Amino acid sequence: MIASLVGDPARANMLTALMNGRALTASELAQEAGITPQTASSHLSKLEAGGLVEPEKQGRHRYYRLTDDDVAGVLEGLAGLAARTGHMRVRTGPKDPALRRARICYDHLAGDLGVQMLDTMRTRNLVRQKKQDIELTTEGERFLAKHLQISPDMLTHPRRPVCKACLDWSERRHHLAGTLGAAMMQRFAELKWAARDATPGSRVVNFTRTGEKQFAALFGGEKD
Amino acid sequence: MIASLVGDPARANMLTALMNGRALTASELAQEAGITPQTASSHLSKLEAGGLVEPEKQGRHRYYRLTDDDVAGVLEGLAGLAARTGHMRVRTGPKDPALRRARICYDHLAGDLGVQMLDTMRTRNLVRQKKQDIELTTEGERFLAKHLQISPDMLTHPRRPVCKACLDWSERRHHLAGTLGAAMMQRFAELKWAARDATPGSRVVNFTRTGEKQFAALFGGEKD
DNA sequence: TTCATGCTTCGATGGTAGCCGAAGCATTGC
DNA sequence: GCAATGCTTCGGCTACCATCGAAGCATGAA
Repeated sequence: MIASLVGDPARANMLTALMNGRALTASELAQEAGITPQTASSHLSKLEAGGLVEPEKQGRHRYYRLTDDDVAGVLEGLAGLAARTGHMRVRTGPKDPALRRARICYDHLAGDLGVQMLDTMRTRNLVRQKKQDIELTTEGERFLAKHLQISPDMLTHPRRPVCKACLDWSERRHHLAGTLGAAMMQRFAELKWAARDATPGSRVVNFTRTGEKQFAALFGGEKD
Repeated sequence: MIASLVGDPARANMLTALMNGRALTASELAQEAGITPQTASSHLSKLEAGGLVEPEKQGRHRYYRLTDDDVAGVLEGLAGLAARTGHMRVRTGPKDPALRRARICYDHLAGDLGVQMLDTMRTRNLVRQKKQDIELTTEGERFLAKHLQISPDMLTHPRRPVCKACLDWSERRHHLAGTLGAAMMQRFAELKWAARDATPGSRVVNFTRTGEKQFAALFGGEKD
């Protein structure tokens, strides 16, 4: 069972340390989890067998990273559930401030800016949210076409919903997933408003100066 | 840690059994997980403390359901990860089809048709439901008098409520109980729309051809 | 070659948590 | 009233698994 892998405190600490997308050596992960290298080795081989992490040999070192964004997404979901029941473990979220601000969750925008975006879209009636279900309003369609050149027919997919609420790891509130969430993130990249961090495997999303300005103009709150 | 809750095989089996959105009793979940009721009780209290499931008391039974869609979503994600590394599990299917369709619950109609009836009554504003409490609207009173010759004064009882939501055994959704539920079932029998199965001890309710038609005319959905 | 570093495997230990039998409440039915 | 059913609590037993020390492989540097 996958969940039992994540359930162990030592392994959970390791996985949390890997949540920023960077690869860490076995020793570093051991220290991160507060255990000896031989114990860490045992854990890491189990995580690898479960498909949660992938090793990369480099000289005498073995670097481990999360397998892909799906794994990160599930971990994020678990952290979200843990957070809302106050059942969380030591770490309350990413300590990296850049990661808290904006990051990739599967293929859409998460973090402070992701939550803020959905908030604004909701208050401006671009979407209507009922629990986990979100639907795009006609006002929202007009908005997307006008400002982001996104039309509804670009968003249809046989198995995936257009809009979906996704629990945010660091903010503990919902951000926007689904084909729309993915399309908007892609558009931000195309417009050179933002780009995934160059560091291999990093989930950080860096906004450019002008990108941040444009984003704030569309989705910024009253503050700032 | 939330993940460790899901990680235990017995608890994972329980949660998987709840994934269809229906509620199950503690004993049923015990059987589903292949453990004794006292062990299941321990597991369920932990799941409840972790905010993964919510109980609903009904008579001697305790029905458990997943807290909300966020929980189900995370479980889906975990199952997805498990599936791609080949750690799948199996699902269970329904049993007696006749019993699922229509049966007696105490003295009122249960099963697929019972749930359907309450659904329709709710959407047509014949009743208003708030959680477990149901109240008859004036529209509902008119409807009952016109189509089933049931008047409100037939329904008063010192200890029993007129309307009550009763969790359905097979559908795991609410059907209508209380003196109204009983009166309607009785009326169906008097009109020869339906009758309890002749088999001694059987709880199956058989609808006649015309009875099914009349019932569908009053409470049928769009389909059929 | 020889040594040092990084990681893994082996073996033994101990704490934790799942498990069940028996008894205790609560609700319903007679 | 009493019995039956459903669920919980309590106490003890057992099995599993995380943990670490020590030894075994690798790789890289001298």
